[in-house]
Amino acid sequence: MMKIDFKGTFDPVKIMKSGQCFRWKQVDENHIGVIASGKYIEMTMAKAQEPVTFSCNEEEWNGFWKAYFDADRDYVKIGNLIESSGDEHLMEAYGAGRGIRILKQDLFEIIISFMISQNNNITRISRSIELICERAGIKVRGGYKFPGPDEADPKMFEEPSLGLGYRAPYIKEMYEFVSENPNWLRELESFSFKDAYKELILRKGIGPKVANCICLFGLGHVNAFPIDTHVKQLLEKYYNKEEFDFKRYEGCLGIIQQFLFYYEIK
DNA sequence: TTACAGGTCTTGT
DNA sequence: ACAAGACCTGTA
Repeated sequence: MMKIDFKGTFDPVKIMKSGQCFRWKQVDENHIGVIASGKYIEMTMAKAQEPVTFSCNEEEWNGFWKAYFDADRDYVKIGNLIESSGDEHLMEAYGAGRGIRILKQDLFEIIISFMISQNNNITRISRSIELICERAGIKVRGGYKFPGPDEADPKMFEEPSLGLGYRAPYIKEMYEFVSENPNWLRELESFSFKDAYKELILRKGIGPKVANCICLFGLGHVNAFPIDTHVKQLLEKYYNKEEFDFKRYEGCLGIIQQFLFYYEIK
Protein backbone atom coordinates (compact mmCIF):
# COMPACT_ATOMS: atom_id res chain seq x y z
CA MET A 1 0.00 0.00 0.00
CA MET A 2 1.12 3.53 -0.77
CA LYS A 3 -0.44 6.43 1.06
CA ILE A 4 0.16 9.72 -0.72
CA ASP A 5 -0.74 13.21 0.44
CA PHE A 6 -1.40 15.35 -2.61
CA LYS A 7 -2.35 18.38 -0.50
CA GLY A 8 -5.73 18.88 -2.14
CA THR A 9 -4.56 18.32 -5.71
CA PHE A 10 -5.85 14.78 -6.29
CA ASP A 11 -9.55 13.97 -6.43
CA PRO A 12 -10.14 10.48 -7.91
CA VAL A 13 -13.85 11.05 -8.51
CA LYS A 14 -13.28 14.25 -10.47
CA ILE A 15 -10.51 12.65 -12.50
CA MET A 16 -12.80 9.71 -13.29
CA LYS A 17 -15.45 12.12 -14.57
CA SER A 18 -13.04 14.52 -16.29
CA GLY A 19 -13.28 12.84 -19.67
CA GLN A 20 -9.56 12.17 -20.14
CA CYS A 21 -9.81 8.51 -19.10
CA PHE A 22 -12.51 6.07 -20.12
CA ARG A 23 -11.62 2.99 -18.10
CA TRP A 24 -11.65 4.20 -14.51
CA LYS A 25 -14.51 2.64 -12.62
CA GLN A 26 -15.88 2.52 -9.13
CA VAL A 27 -15.36 -1.03 -7.82
CA ASP A 28 -17.06 -0.65 -4.43
CA GLU A 29 -18.36 2.03 -2.12
CA ASN A 30 -14.96 3.56 -1.42
CA HIS A 31 -12.64 2.48 -4.22
CA ILE A 32 -11.89 3.22 -7.85
CA GLY A 33 -10.09 0.66 -10.00
CA VAL A 34 -7.92 1.36 -13.04
CA ILE A 35 -6.22 -0.80 -15.66
CA ALA A 36 -3.39 1.10 -17.31
CA SER A 37 -0.73 -0.43 -19.57
CA GLY A 38 -1.93 -3.84 -18.40
CA LYS A 39 -1.39 -3.01 -14.73
CA TYR A 40 -4.18 -2.82 -12.20
CA ILE A 41 -4.49 -0.50 -9.23
CA GLU A 42 -7.20 0.50 -6.80
CA MET A 43 -7.35 3.76 -4.90
CA THR A 44 -9.48 5.19 -2.13
CA MET A 45 -12.12 7.77 -3.03
CA ALA A 46 -10.82 10.28 -0.53
CA LYS A 47 -11.93 13.87 -0.40
CA ALA A 48 -9.55 16.15 -2.23
CA GLN A 49 -7.80 17.33 0.94
CA GLU A 50 -7.24 13.82 2.35
CA PRO A 51 -4.35 11.48 1.46
CA VAL A 52 -5.08 8.74 -1.07
CA THR A 53 -4.20 5.09 -0.52
CA PHE A 54 -3.09 3.07 -3.57
CA SER A 55 -2.95 -0.73 -3.78
CA CYS A 56 0.66 -0.96 -4.91
CA ASN A 57 4.06 -1.17 -3.27
CA GLU A 58 6.75 1.49 -3.38
CA GLU A 59 8.60 -0.13 -6.27
CA GLU A 60 5.45 -0.23 -8.41
CA TRP A 61 4.65 3.34 -7.45
CA ASN A 62 8.08 4.66 -8.41
CA GLY A 63 8.36 2.43 -11.48
CA PHE A 64 5.04 3.29 -13.06
CA TRP A 65 2.18 4.89 -11.14
CA LYS A 66 3.98 8.02 -10.00
CA ALA A 67 4.38 9.10 -13.61
CA TYR A 68 0.88 7.90 -14.56
CA PHE A 69 -0.69 10.12 -11.90
CA ASP A 70 1.65 13.03 -12.72
CA ALA A 71 2.65 13.00 -9.07
CA ASP A 72 5.81 15.06 -9.50
CA ARG A 73 4.09 18.12 -10.95
CA ASP A 74 3.38 21.01 -8.59
CA TYR A 75 -0.37 21.53 -8.95
CA VAL A 76 -0.43 23.84 -5.93
CA LYS A 77 1.73 26.24 -7.90
CA ILE A 78 -0.65 26.06 -10.86
CA GLY A 79 -3.53 26.71 -8.48
CA ASN A 80 -1.76 29.80 -7.16
CA LEU A 81 -1.20 31.05 -10.70
CA ILE A 82 -4.93 30.81 -11.29
CA GLU A 83 -5.94 32.28 -7.92
CA SER A 84 -3.74 35.33 -8.52
CA SER A 85 -4.90 35.89 -12.11
CA GLY A 86 -7.99 37.97 -11.41
CA ASP A 87 -9.75 35.88 -14.06
CA GLU A 88 -13.05 35.22 -12.33
CA HIS A 89 -14.29 32.59 -14.75
CA LEU A 90 -11.11 30.58 -14.56
CA MET A 91 -11.01 30.93 -10.77
CA GLU A 92 -14.54 29.60 -10.60
CA ALA A 93 -13.63 26.73 -12.93
CA TYR A 94 -10.65 25.94 -10.74
CA GLY A 95 -12.88 25.93 -7.68
CA ALA A 96 -14.99 23.25 -9.33
CA GLY A 97 -12.13 21.28 -10.86
CA ARG A 98 -9.46 21.41 -8.14
CA GLY A 99 -8.12 17.89 -7.75
CA ILE A 100 -8.04 17.06 -11.44
CA ARG A 101 -4.64 16.03 -12.77
CA ILE A 102 -3.39 15.22 -16.25
CA LEU A 103 -2.77 11.50 -16.43
CA LYS A 104 0.15 10.10 -18.44
CA GLN A 105 -1.68 7.31 -20.23
CA ASP A 106 -0.60 4.66 -22.72
CA LEU A 107 -0.01 6.36 -26.06
CA PHE A 108 -1.65 3.80 -28.33
CA GLU A 109 -4.68 3.42 -26.07
CA ILE A 110 -5.10 7.20 -26.06
CA ILE A 111 -4.82 7.40 -29.84
CA ILE A 112 -7.58 4.83 -30.34
CA SER A 113 -9.75 6.10 -27.49
CA PHE A 114 -9.82 9.68 -28.74
CA MET A 115 -10.34 8.59 -32.34
CA ILE A 116 -13.47 6.90 -31.03
CA SER A 117 -14.44 10.04 -29.09
CA GLN A 118 -15.14 12.19 -32.17
CA ASN A 119 -18.79 13.20 -32.51
CA ASN A 120 -19.63 10.71 -29.78
CA ASN A 121 -20.74 10.65 -26.16
CA ILE A 122 -18.89 9.43 -23.09
CA THR A 123 -21.24 6.50 -22.43
CA ARG A 124 -20.81 5.15 -25.93
CA ILE A 125 -17.06 5.82 -25.98
CA SER A 126 -16.52 3.90 -22.74
CA ARG A 127 -18.73 1.06 -23.91
CA SER A 128 -16.88 0.65 -27.22
CA ILE A 129 -13.50 0.71 -25.50
CA GLU A 130 -14.55 -1.87 -22.92
CA LEU A 131 -15.93 -4.13 -25.67
CA ILE A 132 -12.67 -3.86 -27.60
CA CYS A 133 -10.76 -4.96 -24.50
CA GLU A 134 -13.13 -7.88 -23.87
CA ARG A 135 -13.14 -9.05 -27.50
CA ALA A 136 -9.35 -9.00 -27.76
CA GLY A 137 -9.48 -11.04 -24.58
CA ILE A 138 -6.14 -10.38 -22.91
CA LYS A 139 -6.86 -10.94 -19.25
CA VAL A 140 -5.10 -9.16 -16.45
CA ARG A 141 -5.91 -8.62 -12.80
CA GLY A 142 -9.00 -6.44 -12.58
CA GLY A 143 -10.30 -7.17 -16.10
CA TYR A 144 -8.96 -6.96 -19.65
CA LYS A 145 -5.95 -5.12 -20.98
CA PHE A 146 -6.40 -2.60 -23.79
CA PRO A 147 -5.08 -4.47 -26.86
CA GLY A 148 -1.87 -3.08 -28.35
CA PRO A 149 -1.27 -2.76 -32.12
CA ASP A 150 -0.32 -6.43 -32.46
CA GLU A 151 -2.78 -7.78 -29.95
CA ALA A 152 -6.02 -7.51 -31.92
CA ASP A 153 -7.08 -8.74 -35.35
CA PRO A 154 -7.88 -5.54 -37.29
CA LYS A 155 -10.87 -7.30 -38.84
CA MET A 156 -12.42 -7.30 -35.40
CA PHE A 157 -13.21 -3.60 -35.65
CA GLU A 158 -15.66 -4.15 -38.50
CA GLU A 159 -17.96 -5.93 -36.05
CA PRO A 160 -20.98 -3.60 -35.70
CA SER A 161 -21.67 -4.62 -32.11
CA LEU A 162 -18.59 -2.69 -30.99
CA GLY A 163 -20.63 0.41 -31.75
CA LEU A 164 -17.79 2.23 -33.51
CA GLY A 165 -20.06 3.30 -36.36
CA TYR A 166 -18.36 5.19 -39.18
CA ARG A 167 -15.16 5.38 -37.10
CA ALA A 168 -14.52 1.63 -37.47
CA PRO A 169 -12.38 1.94 -40.64
CA TYR A 170 -10.26 4.64 -38.97
CA ILE A 171 -9.58 2.37 -35.99
CA LYS A 172 -8.88 -0.62 -38.22
CA GLU A 173 -6.46 1.42 -40.32
CA MET A 174 -4.65 2.73 -37.24
CA TYR A 175 -4.13 -0.80 -35.89
CA GLU A 176 -2.79 -1.92 -39.27
CA PHE A 177 -0.58 1.14 -39.67
CA VAL A 178 1.09 0.91 -36.26
CA SER A 179 1.49 -2.83 -36.63
CA GLU A 180 3.30 -2.28 -39.94
CA ASN A 181 5.30 0.68 -38.58
CA PRO A 182 6.46 -0.52 -35.18
CA ASN A 183 8.73 2.46 -34.58
CA TRP A 184 6.05 5.07 -35.14
CA LEU A 185 4.94 5.33 -31.51
CA ARG A 186 8.52 5.73 -30.29
CA GLU A 187 9.15 8.39 -32.90
CA LEU A 188 6.06 10.27 -31.80
CA GLU A 189 7.34 10.17 -28.24
CA SER A 190 10.64 11.66 -29.34
CA PHE A 191 9.02 14.53 -31.24
CA SER A 192 8.31 18.03 -29.97
CA PHE A 193 4.69 18.94 -29.32
CA LYS A 194 4.37 20.68 -32.69
CA ASP A 195 6.04 17.89 -34.66
CA ALA A 196 3.96 15.22 -32.92
CA TYR A 197 0.81 17.22 -33.68
CA LYS A 198 1.73 17.59 -37.35
CA GLU A 199 2.46 13.88 -37.62
CA LEU A 200 -0.77 12.87 -35.91
CA ILE A 201 -3.14 14.89 -38.09
CA LEU A 202 -1.75 13.11 -41.17
CA ARG A 203 -3.64 9.99 -40.04
CA LYS A 204 -7.23 9.54 -41.15
CA GLY A 205 -9.65 10.05 -38.29
CA ILE A 206 -7.37 12.40 -36.38
CA GLY A 207 -8.10 16.11 -36.62
CA PRO A 208 -6.91 19.11 -34.57
CA LYS A 209 -8.95 18.34 -31.46
CA VAL A 210 -8.09 14.65 -31.23
CA ALA A 211 -4.42 15.34 -32.02
CA ASN A 212 -4.29 17.81 -29.14
CA CYS A 213 -5.90 15.27 -26.80
CA ILE A 214 -3.31 12.67 -27.81
CA CYS A 215 -0.48 15.17 -27.24
CA LEU A 216 -1.88 16.10 -23.84
CA PHE A 217 -2.98 12.75 -22.41
CA GLY A 218 -0.69 10.33 -24.25
CA LEU A 219 2.50 12.30 -24.81
CA GLY A 220 2.55 14.55 -21.77
CA HIS A 221 2.70 17.81 -23.73
CA VAL A 222 1.07 20.03 -21.12
CA ASN A 223 0.82 22.98 -23.53
CA ALA A 224 -1.61 21.11 -25.77
CA PHE A 225 -4.97 22.85 -25.57
CA PRO A 226 -7.78 20.76 -27.12
CA ILE A 227 -10.67 22.96 -28.20
CA ASP A 228 -13.90 20.97 -28.28
CA THR A 229 -17.47 22.22 -28.50
CA HIS A 230 -17.61 22.96 -24.75
CA VAL A 231 -14.34 24.84 -24.46
CA LYS A 232 -15.06 26.70 -27.70
CA GLN A 233 -18.44 27.74 -26.36
CA LEU A 234 -16.93 28.79 -23.05
CA LEU A 235 -14.22 30.88 -24.70
CA GLU A 236 -16.83 32.62 -26.86
CA LYS A 237 -19.18 33.15 -23.93
CA TYR A 238 -16.75 34.57 -21.37
CA TYR A 239 -13.87 35.96 -23.39
CA ASN A 240 -14.44 38.28 -26.33
CA LYS A 241 -12.11 37.56 -29.21
CA GLU A 242 -8.94 35.94 -27.96
CA GLU A 243 -8.92 37.76 -24.66
CA PHE A 244 -8.12 34.62 -22.74
CA ASP A 245 -4.60 34.97 -21.38
CA PHE A 246 -2.94 31.97 -23.05
CA LYS A 247 0.48 33.50 -22.51
CA ARG A 248 0.11 33.51 -18.74
CA TYR A 249 -0.45 29.75 -18.64
CA GLU A 250 2.35 28.74 -20.97
CA GLY A 251 3.69 25.57 -19.37
CA CYS A 252 0.36 24.28 -18.09
CA LEU A 253 -2.19 25.16 -20.77
CA GLY A 254 -3.56 21.64 -20.98
CA ILE A 255 -4.21 21.59 -17.26
CA ILE A 256 -6.07 24.90 -17.53
CA GLN A 257 -8.08 23.41 -20.37
CA GLN A 258 -9.09 20.50 -18.14
CA PHE A 259 -10.40 22.82 -15.45
CA LEU A 260 -12.40 24.78 -18.02
CA PHE A 261 -13.74 21.64 -19.68
CA TYR A 262 -14.74 20.03 -16.40
CA TYR A 263 -16.44 23.23 -15.29
CA GLU A 264 -18.40 23.51 -18.52
CA ILE A 265 -19.70 19.91 -18.61
CA LYS A 266 -20.60 19.98 -14.93
C1' DT B 1 -39.77 11.10 -32.72
C1' DT B 2 -35.97 13.97 -33.29
C1' DA B 3 -31.76 15.66 -31.59
C1' DC B 4 -27.47 15.19 -29.57
C1' DA B 5 -22.72 13.51 -28.51
C1' DG B 6 -15.11 16.04 -26.06
C1' DG B 7 -15.07 16.13 -34.73
C1' DT B 8 -13.39 14.91 -39.11
C1' DC B 9 -13.71 14.18 -43.99
C1' DT B 10 -15.19 15.63 -48.37
C1' DT B 11 -16.66 18.76 -51.59
C1' DG B 12 -17.58 23.28 -53.43
C1' DT B 13 -16.54 28.24 -53.44
C1' DA C 1 -8.27 29.37 -46.71
C1' DC C 2 -13.13 28.65 -45.36
C1' DA C 3 -18.06 26.96 -45.17
C1' DA C 4 -21.39 23.70 -45.36
C1' DG C 5 -23.21 18.60 -45.12
C1' DA C 6 -22.73 13.99 -44.17
C1' DC C 7 -21.66 10.60 -40.97
C1' DC C 8 -22.85 5.47 -37.15
C1' DT C 9 -25.82 4.83 -33.39
C1' DG C 10 -27.47 4.47 -28.25
C1' DT C 11 -29.91 7.36 -25.37
C1' DA C 12 -33.11 10.90 -23.54
